[in-house]
Formats: sequence, structure tokens, C-alpha cells
Amino acid sequence: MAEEQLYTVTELAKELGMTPRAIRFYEDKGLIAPRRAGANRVYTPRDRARMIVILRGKRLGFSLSEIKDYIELYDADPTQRTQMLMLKEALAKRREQLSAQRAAIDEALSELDEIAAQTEAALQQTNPRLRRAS
Amino acid sequence: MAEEQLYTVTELAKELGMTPRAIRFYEDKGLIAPRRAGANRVYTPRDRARMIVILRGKRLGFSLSEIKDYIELYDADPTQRTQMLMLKEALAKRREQLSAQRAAIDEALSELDEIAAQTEAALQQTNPRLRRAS
DNA sequence: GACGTAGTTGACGTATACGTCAACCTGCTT
DNA sequence: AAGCAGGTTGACGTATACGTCAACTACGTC
Repeated sequence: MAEEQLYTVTELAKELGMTPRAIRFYEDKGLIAPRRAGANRVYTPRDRARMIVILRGKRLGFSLSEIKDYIELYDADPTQRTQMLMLKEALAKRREQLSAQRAAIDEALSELDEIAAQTEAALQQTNPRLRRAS
Repeated sequence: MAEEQLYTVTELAKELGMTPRAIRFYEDKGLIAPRRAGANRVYTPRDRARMIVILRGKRLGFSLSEIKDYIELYDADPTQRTQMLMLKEALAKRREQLSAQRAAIDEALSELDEIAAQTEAALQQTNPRLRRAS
């Protein structure tokens, strides 16, 4: 049996580029439940993998409670079709949201450019060098 | 002299698709300061125009305090070059942020699609119809 | 045995943009 | 006079994801 690497909160946090506080917070929210050595949290590679999944969820813009829901489904049975289908649906939904956000940003960008152009034009009017040059 | 249209909070709110509470909130934050008739707020077309500028700022993703700052600059003197230049800079900066957000969303989208593909593949494995068909 | 390091819990703070009361005032109408 | 619509302020609540602090415990060391 290969010895499993074990981590403390601080170690795991450092490895994953997060703070111990955040990890404990996720535990409070029921996203992860490490074993204990006395009162101290002890994380296994499995826990580490789980944290990575959580972080990926965050990157994708899911809220902690959404992440929790999907992790729980997965915990129940990773091979269940129903759960896969739900995941697919959730992904599609999130895709929609992201696309919408993207579109909103694009709109904001063009409105912003418009304003910038107007500002630029106004600047030309008052530009001391150009006032005579034109 | 044409009679200036005057609005109550509720009227202005309705016209601009917002709530009276929001308008009062902006006032608290120093973004707008309507006249009063006794204790009641009275908005002029100028105030209305100002609110529209505020709303545009929000659409562009500026925070209320940022909006306040730029409105104040504009109040000081709308034709000052310096202020125009500062505005231009702020717009450019915001443009950066938005582009970055857009890029982040694009990344999230492809990561999401990747996961969806994996999920799909896993589904194929367990799909009762396809298990024999293939 | 005092000390430093690390860990624990619980409580409170932070930021943003309002929503939701509650209690009160006011003018106008019936 | 009574009532209603609509306005006012102030205080507290909401949601999210932690940060910060305080007070305490446990462990190994010198």
C-alpha cells in the first residue's frame, strides 16, 4: 500500500492557492468534510480532488450552493444516468447565462466606445493645438 | 417661458423603470439632489437627464461611487479638457476590464463545453439503448 | 514549565445596491 | 371630521464569500 499523502488546512490551502478560512467556510457550507485528527482537519488526496472540483465550479461561475447540490448528486452515485442528465442540463443553463453575459458585455463595450468617440470629438473642439490648425 | 415638467419620485421612477427607493438611495449617496417642495422631492428635466446618465453608468458596470465621481467632475465644468481626459481614461480602463471579463467568460464557456462533452461521453457508456446498439 | 506554532470555533465586519417595514406627516376629497 | 393616497426618514434585512479577531487548545521544544 502506497502511503497516502495527508494535508493540513494550511497545506491544502497553499497548494490550491486559497486561504484556510475559505476551506473552513466551504466545510461550514457542507461542500467538503475532511476527517479529523483530534480537532484538527486532515485532508486526503480525495479531499484535494474534491476541492479542485469545487474550485472549477467557482471558475465556471456557479455559486457555492449550486456546487454543493451537484457534488451531492455525484456523491450519491457517479454513474447514475439521471444525475448525469441533470448535470448536463445545469451546464446548458449556465451556458445560456454566460452567453447572455457575454452579449451584455459586448453591448456595454459598444456603448462605451460610442461615448469615448463623443468625448474625443468634444476634445477636438477644445484642443488648443487643433483649434487653429484645422 | 415654457413650463418645465416636474416629477415626484414615483413618477420619475416609473418613467425610468426604477423604484423610488433606488432614487432616494442615490440621493443618500450624493448622486443627485432634487429640490424640495416642503419635504417632498421635486425633479426637473435636468434631474431626469442626470438620472439617465447615472443609469447609463450602471449599465456600463460602473459602481455608484465611481459614477458619483465622474458626475461631480462634469458638474464642476463640462468643458474642461482635463476632465474630458480623465473621463477618456476612465472609459479606457473600464474597457480593459470588460474585455478581460469577456475573455474570462470565453474561457469558462470552453471549459464548460469540455465538461459537457465528457458528461455526454459518459452518458453514452450508460445509455441503455446504445449499450447494445454499438 | 514557559513558549512558539498551528489549529479550532464563534462572532462580527465588509462591500454593494437596494427591499422592506414602521411610524409619521400632509394635502385633498368626500 | 375621517380617510386615503402618496410622501418622508430611519432602521434593519438580504445575498455572497469570505476576512479579521478573540479566546482557547494541543503539541513539541528548549
